[in-house]
Amino acid sequence: MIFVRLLNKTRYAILGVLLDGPATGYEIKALMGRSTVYFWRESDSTIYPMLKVLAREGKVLSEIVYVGKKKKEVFSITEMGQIEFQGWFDSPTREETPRNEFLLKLFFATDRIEMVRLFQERLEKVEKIHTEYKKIEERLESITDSPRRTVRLKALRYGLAHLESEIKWLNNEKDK
Amino acid sequence: MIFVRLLNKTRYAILGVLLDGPATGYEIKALMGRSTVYFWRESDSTIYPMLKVLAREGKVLSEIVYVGKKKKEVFSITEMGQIEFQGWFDSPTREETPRNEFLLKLFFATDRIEMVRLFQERLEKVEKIHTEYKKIEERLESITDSPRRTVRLKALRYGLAHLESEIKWLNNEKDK
DNA sequence: GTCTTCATGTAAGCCGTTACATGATTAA
DNA sequence: TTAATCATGTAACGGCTTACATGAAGAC
Repeated sequence: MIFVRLLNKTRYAILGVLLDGPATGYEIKALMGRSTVYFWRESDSTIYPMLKVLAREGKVLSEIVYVGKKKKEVFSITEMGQIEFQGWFDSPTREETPRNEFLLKLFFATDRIEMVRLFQERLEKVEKIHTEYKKIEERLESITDSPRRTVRLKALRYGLAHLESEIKWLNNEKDK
Repeated sequence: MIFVRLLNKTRYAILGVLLDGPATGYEIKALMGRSTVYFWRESDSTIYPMLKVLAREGKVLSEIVYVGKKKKEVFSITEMGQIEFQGWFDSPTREETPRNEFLLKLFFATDRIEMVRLFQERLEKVEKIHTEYKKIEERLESITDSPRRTVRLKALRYGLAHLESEIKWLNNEKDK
């Protein structure tokens, strides 16, 4: 019985971040925490072990750097790593298993009152995220030197368009 | 070290289905496969073991029924089961860990060509789902007797509004 | 001095998917 | 008679989260 699954995509998220330059595990974690976290969340403890695995596989290089007495392990992507990243990037995107608890509850709602309560709860959540996105947009707009600026802004606006359409729909329903 | 996690929501999906009446594991599976599957997918093998667990816990009652020589196990929800369901339904909805591979790729795109390819791929997928939804809508509209008809239609149209907004956005971007 | 941030992990254990298994009935 | 559908599961194993651990440097 052989399982060749490799569903774990943490590696691609890490390799993708390293495309922009060498970083420590901590820096990768921090970057994800303020950028990909809304559409791609990694748990705290996934980054470091995966970096070790990637190093063993030759997809990243590890270098120990001392800042004063403080030891850091800085990782950089290798050619092999770039090839693996590109292989993933170019392959068809597999959908995640859908698991939307809000819609599941909506499906089981029995009357308009329950529905409106669900809409209200959802609206509050979505508006919070929208506010966050707007802040990120401002930050991104003020940057002029990054080569990824345009594409990241586009990705962000894709998310914003979504959220705004949802907010409009929910507000409309709520007041009906 | 005590873990009180109970993140597994399969039980609520099952209890929710049983609210509409008794069913076998197979029927629950089939119903989910043609209704919740777009926003809540259960793997093949989750239903039966969970029904056994729920029976042990007294949340459902099991009854063996013979149809000719064929044996079936029909489950119905108990009062305890209804209380558990309601407890979940009324509690705040916890967001799933975001894992959107399409957005992750978009985040790592380097130029407009890559972006447009991703948009195109996404568009094809979303249009397929939209077609499916439209079929379900037709089916639902033709039913007049179900007490859940109105609420299920609303849930569906929430999804449709989403998809249509996304399709519009993607088409717009593609042609820019 | 103490709190926050930097920096890096391990272990336990639930979660979920895939592969594999079995057998009856019914439609073509 | 063969394929599809009904009907019900088990086993293996990778995936992922949460809790727990450690220690230095810098800010206040």
